Amino acid sequence: MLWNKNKSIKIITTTEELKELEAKYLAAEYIAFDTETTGLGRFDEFVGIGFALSEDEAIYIPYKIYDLASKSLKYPWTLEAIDYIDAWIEKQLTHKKRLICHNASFDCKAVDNTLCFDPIDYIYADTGLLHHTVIDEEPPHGLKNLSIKFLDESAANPQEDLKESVKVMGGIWKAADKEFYKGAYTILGRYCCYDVLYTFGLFNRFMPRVEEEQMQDLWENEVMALLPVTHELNMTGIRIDVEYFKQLKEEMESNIKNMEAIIFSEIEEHIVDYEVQAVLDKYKVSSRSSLGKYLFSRGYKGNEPELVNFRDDIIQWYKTSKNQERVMNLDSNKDKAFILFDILQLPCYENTATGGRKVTAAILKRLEEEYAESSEILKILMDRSKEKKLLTTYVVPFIEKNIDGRMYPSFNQSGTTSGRYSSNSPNFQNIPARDNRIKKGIVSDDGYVFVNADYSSLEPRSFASVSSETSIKKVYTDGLDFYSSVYLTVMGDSSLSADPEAPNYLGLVDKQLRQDTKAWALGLAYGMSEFKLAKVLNKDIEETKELKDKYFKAFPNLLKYHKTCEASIRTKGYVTSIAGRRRRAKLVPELHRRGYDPFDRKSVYRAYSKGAFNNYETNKKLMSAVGNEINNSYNFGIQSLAASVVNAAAIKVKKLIKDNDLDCRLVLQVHDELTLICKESEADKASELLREAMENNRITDKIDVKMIAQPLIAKRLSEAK
DNA sequence: AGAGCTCGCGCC
DNA sequence: AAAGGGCGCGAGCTCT
Repeated sequence: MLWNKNKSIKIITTTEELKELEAKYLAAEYIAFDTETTGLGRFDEFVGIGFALSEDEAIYIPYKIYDLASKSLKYPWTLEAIDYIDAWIEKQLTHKKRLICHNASFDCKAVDNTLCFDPIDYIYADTGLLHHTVIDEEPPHGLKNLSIKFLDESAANPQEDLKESVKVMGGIWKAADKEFYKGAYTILGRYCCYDVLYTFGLFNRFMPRVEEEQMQDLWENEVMALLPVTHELNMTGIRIDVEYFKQLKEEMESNIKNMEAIIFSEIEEHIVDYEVQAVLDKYKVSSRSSLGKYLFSRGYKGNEPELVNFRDDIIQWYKTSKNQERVMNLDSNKDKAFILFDILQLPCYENTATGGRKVTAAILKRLEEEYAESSEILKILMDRSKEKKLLTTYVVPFIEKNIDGRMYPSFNQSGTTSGRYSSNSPNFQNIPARDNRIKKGIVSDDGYVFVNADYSSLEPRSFASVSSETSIKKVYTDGLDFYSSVYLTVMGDSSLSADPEAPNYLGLVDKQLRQDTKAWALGLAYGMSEFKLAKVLNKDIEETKELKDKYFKAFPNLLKYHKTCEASIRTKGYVTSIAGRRRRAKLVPELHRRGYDPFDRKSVYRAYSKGAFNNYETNKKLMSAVGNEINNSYNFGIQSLAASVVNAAAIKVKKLIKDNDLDCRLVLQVHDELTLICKESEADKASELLREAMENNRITDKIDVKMIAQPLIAKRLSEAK
């Protein structure tokens, strides 16, 4: 409990106490704050708020208190007191750009929901983003984890106390659902005070690193500049056509039902024994269970092995049982494997890591091609899975979780190692692109339209820049096709052209060859092995080895880039993108420090066999982890650069919208795509600004390959691409 | 029941 | 012997 010494925490009970502290808090160069809320949702309010002046001194203002008798939240204040407190909080949170917060978007949202002002522009530093940027890009970035790691081994204790209190008050405390606000206000307040103290503590540890590591530009101009964008994405939400989705739900359920009927009619006669066994697994055969009672009435003596004689009785019971449902579960890979390999007698080519018989779309596809007599059922199995996944991931949650016809996906700025956003609840970044049914139901508000633009070939263009290969950059100055050009350059083939307009264009002359090139044009740059390549191209390993050699001979600067990445993780322990973002490696630098060569398999094996890395169960796992780090280092400079391009575009477009006083907000980001919603009459202007921001910004200025984006205007997301 | 895992698959 | 990268999520499954 060392860290806890000399900490001053105070639960405010009178406005006089606040009055006394006002000047002191206003005078502070930085203050940390944290809210305790009724939940994690878009419209949840805070029940209390904590402030810290330093990592030693904090206060908590209980704003509302959970009353056990009435099971509701109540103000412990007079109306005058509430006015005073509201004003006090607003003064502190909008005084200067000096606020420190852990996951600021969340707390600013709670403040806005409760007090109708949003302090996001006053955030000086977000300690979660600080950790992600200057300490370690790998999660967890949560306050509790970081506090334990960097400040106080007992940082989990205040939460343990709170947990007890919440339970005593009859509140829920589960992994994904914790009713913090039901805890006694003194305990909740103490917990909150510790959180703000920890936040300040992390700030004190992390902030100096920005300068020490010379990451000011990335920190100020990308990470913190992006925070208001993140917040706007999280606050705005997006309208959905609920009636459309209700109809789609009916349609999909009917589709699924029909597909299942066909599948079961094909296999019905073969699954009886399987289902009997499943019934026995699922329902107990005891003298008191209904299955047991039935079987005993049919003469069963209670000896397990003789159950086999009661096969028909079990079927009979099951057919008349109230619980009757299909035991064969088409969502289960185990059951799917049973259908494919036991009933249909198809060959099993591959196993899962845990020894199960692997069933994937690719395997189904291969079997479909090779076994015509089973092709119908295989196709239906695939289609059913897709339909079910879409139904349960989007359609049902859209219907059940929309708030007044809107969804509020959450965007996480520290969700990836590369600086991309991640999205969840639900994930708006993996809505099907080809099957347009989901996007069709995502609509703009009345009088507003979507303005949507994605980059043309963002990642290949980033790759072209990072590779320093003139032949690849040429693709984007001469309007060539990327894959055709890579193929022809690697093969040294000058008889064909990469120009889509030319009569001897590769994509025209040999479409398949161009298609195959997609498998390796970027893959090899990201460290793909000959082995994997042989597998995807269905070629022998010698042939793919030759291809790989040719590839790096044709692109010597790319090879140099790989060598630079390797040297960087070996000696510095990280790679850096053009935008200044870092990805740290752990194993490679450690091997190097201990005198092993991380790029020599034998040397890594020696390290393993000497017991230096016995936290890895096998040498294979160690090798795989080292290989992963190396490949990550190749990929990072490209993917992360692309991420920074989009981040810079989002920052710039938000500024342009403000400067031009448009009624327009950012609603979605999907890695190479930005979506605005704007007043219909201003859509042309917004398009112009979006294009400008995407094509010319802080990061594109640093790249010698032109970036292209073409905005589209539409009322439904499906029409905006 | 709940937590945490694997698997498979959607997007970039 | 065998490693392209970055995600989130639903469902099954296993352990508790």
